[in-house]
Amino acid sequence: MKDKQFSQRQIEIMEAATLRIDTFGIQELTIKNLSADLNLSEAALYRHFKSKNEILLGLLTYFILEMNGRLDQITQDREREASEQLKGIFASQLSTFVQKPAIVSVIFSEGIFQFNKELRDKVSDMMKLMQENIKALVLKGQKEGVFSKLLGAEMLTTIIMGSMRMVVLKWKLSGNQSDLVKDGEQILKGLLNMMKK
Amino acid sequence: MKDKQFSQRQIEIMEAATLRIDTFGIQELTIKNLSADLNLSEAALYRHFKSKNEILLGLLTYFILEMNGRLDQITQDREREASEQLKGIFASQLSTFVQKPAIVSVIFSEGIFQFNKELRDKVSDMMKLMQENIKALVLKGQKEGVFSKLLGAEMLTTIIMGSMRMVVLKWKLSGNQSDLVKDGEQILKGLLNMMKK
DNA sequence: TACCTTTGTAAGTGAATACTCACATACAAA
DNA sequence: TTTGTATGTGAGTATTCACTTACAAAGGTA
Repeated sequence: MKDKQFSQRQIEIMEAATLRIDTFGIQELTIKNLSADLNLSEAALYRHFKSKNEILLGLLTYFILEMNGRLDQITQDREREASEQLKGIFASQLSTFVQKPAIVSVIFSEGIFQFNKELRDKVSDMMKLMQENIKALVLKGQKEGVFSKLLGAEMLTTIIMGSMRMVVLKWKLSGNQSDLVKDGEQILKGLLNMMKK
Repeated sequence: MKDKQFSQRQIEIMEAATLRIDTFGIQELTIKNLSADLNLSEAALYRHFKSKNEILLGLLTYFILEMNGRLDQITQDREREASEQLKGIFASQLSTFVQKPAIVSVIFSEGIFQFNKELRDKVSDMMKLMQENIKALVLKGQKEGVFSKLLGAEMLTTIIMGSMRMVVLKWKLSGNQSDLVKDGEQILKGLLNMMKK
């Protein structure tokens, strides 16, 4: 991964963009609105990002970097049991979503970026990253004899990721009113129970 | 539900819109493009729909109506075992997706409609409809003693729906190359195994 | 014939979009 | 003092958007 370095101004801009997406939705993220939020001219934004897409791309890059760090920290602790690590991953991921709902709007808007290969790939990469981490833990759990081998790791991963995405979707549809972290915890606990050997 | 009646022209327009969304993404669904697809003037579209939103709304209404019919036929056969009915529902739903892949792009783009209340509600209604049907079957299975009561029906429903959505998402990401019906069947079979009492 | 309804079109509208351009200002290094 | 650079701006650009208006042809019905 490239060692992206963001200037202070760039970070300010990305934060304003995040706030705007949180508050009004991604369709309200326009150069005009964003520059007004920052008390800047529209042209000024182009001193810091060469396009609007670059702003969104920066946002995603920023999030992926941070997510990577969180995931690594959890998966590298090889002493912990696989199920505990899975719980850790989702607790960490879901509470990040609660703190920064904007990123969810971006991740779940893949359709919007259908036309932009860079953005689409970025989102797709993020999903793959998460998927690989989970699959590795499922395999580990099966090897340790904690998870049943009745279902293949691939299939279990699909079920786990699908269930978690569903919880996030429900949270979004509730207008971020439901308790995402708690709901996710419960579903995962249920899943792990079903997967027990 | 309102007894919507669509004219032949309206159906043609909705089908062209569906095809366009599937092929190029929703951002390429513009009045200009759509009318060109149909070899009509832009103004002509307004003879049949009073706004662009009405076209999308019509599309969803049309699909929901058809889906409702399919679901009812399966759920009304009370003799069948719950797990068989669940299999029936997904076999029916997924093979509809394979036959009309375009509709998937529309109903799976809930993020896209976040800015329009009517459209968002329509998609949300459709999900609720599916959810209620599944939950009823899960409850039935639990009552009949076929499914474990270890997890609540609500939670199991979330898991089932999430898993199936994930299978569809993977199918889409594969460029509709994977065998959606078969993959869905296998996942559901796995889930039902885990749910067995 | 006369009239109505349906379905169409050519030619617009204002508003919004991302982005550019020539030019200004502040400040620091040589 | 001179020069370079980073950061800003006002006033544009071209293009796209959903939608409207005025008018006409076709076909049925009186």
